[in-house]
Amino acid sequence: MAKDTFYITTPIYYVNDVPHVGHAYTTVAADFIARYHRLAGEKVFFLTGTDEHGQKIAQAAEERGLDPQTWSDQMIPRWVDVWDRLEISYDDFIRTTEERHIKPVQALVQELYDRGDIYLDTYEGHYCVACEAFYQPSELIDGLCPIHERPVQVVKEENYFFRLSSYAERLLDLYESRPSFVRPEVRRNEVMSFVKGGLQDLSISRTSFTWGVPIPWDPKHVMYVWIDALQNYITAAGQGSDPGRFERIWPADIHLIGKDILRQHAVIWPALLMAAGLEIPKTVFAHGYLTVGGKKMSKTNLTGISPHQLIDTIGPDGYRYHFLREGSFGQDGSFSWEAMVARYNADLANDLGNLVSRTLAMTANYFDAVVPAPEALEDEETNLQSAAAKAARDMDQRVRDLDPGEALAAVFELVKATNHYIDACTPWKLAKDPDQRGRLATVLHSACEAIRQISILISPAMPAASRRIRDQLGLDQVDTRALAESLIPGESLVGTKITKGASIFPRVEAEP
RNA sequence: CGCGAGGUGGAGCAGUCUGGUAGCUCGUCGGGCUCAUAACCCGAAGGUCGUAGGUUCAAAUCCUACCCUCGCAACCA
Repeated sequence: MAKDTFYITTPIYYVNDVPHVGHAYTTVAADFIARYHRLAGEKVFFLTGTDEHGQKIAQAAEERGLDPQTWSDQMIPRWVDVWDRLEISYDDFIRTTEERHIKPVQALVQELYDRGDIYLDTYEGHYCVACEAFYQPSELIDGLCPIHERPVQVVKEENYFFRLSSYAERLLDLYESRPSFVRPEVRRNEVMSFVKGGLQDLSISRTSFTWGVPIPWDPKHVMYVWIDALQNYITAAGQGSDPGRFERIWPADIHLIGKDILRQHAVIWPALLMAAGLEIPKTVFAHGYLTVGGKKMSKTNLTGISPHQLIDTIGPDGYRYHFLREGSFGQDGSFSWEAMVARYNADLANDLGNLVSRTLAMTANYFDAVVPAPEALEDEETNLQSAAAKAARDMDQRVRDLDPGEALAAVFELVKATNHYIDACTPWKLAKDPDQRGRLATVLHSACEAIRQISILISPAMPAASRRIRDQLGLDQVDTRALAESLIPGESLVGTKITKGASIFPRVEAEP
């Protein structure tokens, strides 16, 4: 059985805290790409989930007098609620505390141990009790903890190590021979120079706490969270439990991540897979950060705003649109409330929402709310149809190039072209002349047809708006038939009864 | 000399690899239209592309130095 499924993942999120805008940024982008591929008729497996092991989780739980599992269980709804509100269409949601994850992870690590890729050694580090963290000697200030300015303890701990260093050559070969393994290019360069700088073996176990996956042959050790967490991508795909399914899904087409976890995904992860004799994912794409006032989002500024607050103001589709459209996906982009509202009003309320509104209003007024049949097509109609075909082509290319912003820009070229078309054809004037009845029918039909095509193209980005527009046009919902097929006017609008409902995108005047 | 990213009209960005009219969105100004969500359409102004040198017939784009901003500095996702 060969691979036949487009497989895209988000990171699994650490449940020591609630989701913030940055998490939703990654997840919305992944959802957009997944939805587009489904629209194009491909089989898709879209995975997200949560990372529930590690010391931080244990601490977060302990502070509230809970055991880690109970704490994690309580956190899950906080995440799922946001994803539901944003209509994240994940096919599976994996939790690293699930049996289906833990068993294969232990089996794989055992296998690496048996092969000699994992060995026991002593780790010695400078530990600050106040920080509960280790420091490199170079980080210490006069031998003191840089934060607390207190003496650090030299702690010795027996750890299991993964022979990461022995994979350096093969990793470099991978980056060289498959330039698209790490994207965008700046990140690839970063990773390559990091690996060229030399790799140390990786400590993969802890004995200082117990909240983790036990090392099977030495259960007083638990796994370093990343060793456990990264494997979610294969355990959810059936590795170690459903070989047939695994073959159809793996390797992943895209691991979508934030640039903060690039090394784990571009260095540790492929090395682990090599050690396990499994295939390497096709692309690890690290997007940039959202910045506020030029600075990385943090607890002190934006993280205080939960996705819910933004969704309350501009709706799930407005939210999705904004983060997909604004900025360059591979690079950092700034977030501001003002820019978000301005973008929403300009693109969604004024351009698209109003386009639907004016077109349906005229159809209602001039043709009793029934889409008329077109008569002779003139240059304007031909041009509009070309614009639609071009929008679909450009969007396809740009989604596959992992550029959601430009993909949406392509769709909004069609929105703009349709507004332009209506202005050029002046249907409100045609309506006053009974001799122009046929021409008026052609114009309104063509405008409705363009909106129908737009409703398909925006559906990966704004599924709810797509549904509302199609409701108003009297059409069924977008199904998963091939995109090219949907764009051809196969689903005829002629004779459908339109319903001018509420505004698709009401203008937002509110201040934060 | 730790590593990396970035400094482009009022704001946010593209363009830099493969030198050759500096592009997009918002904002501003002017005009058009009145079907529509004070929306739509057309046009205009506005930038010595961080600074200083260099290479070149030609540099935002290549080279050198410097200034400024931000992120990361490896067992803590």
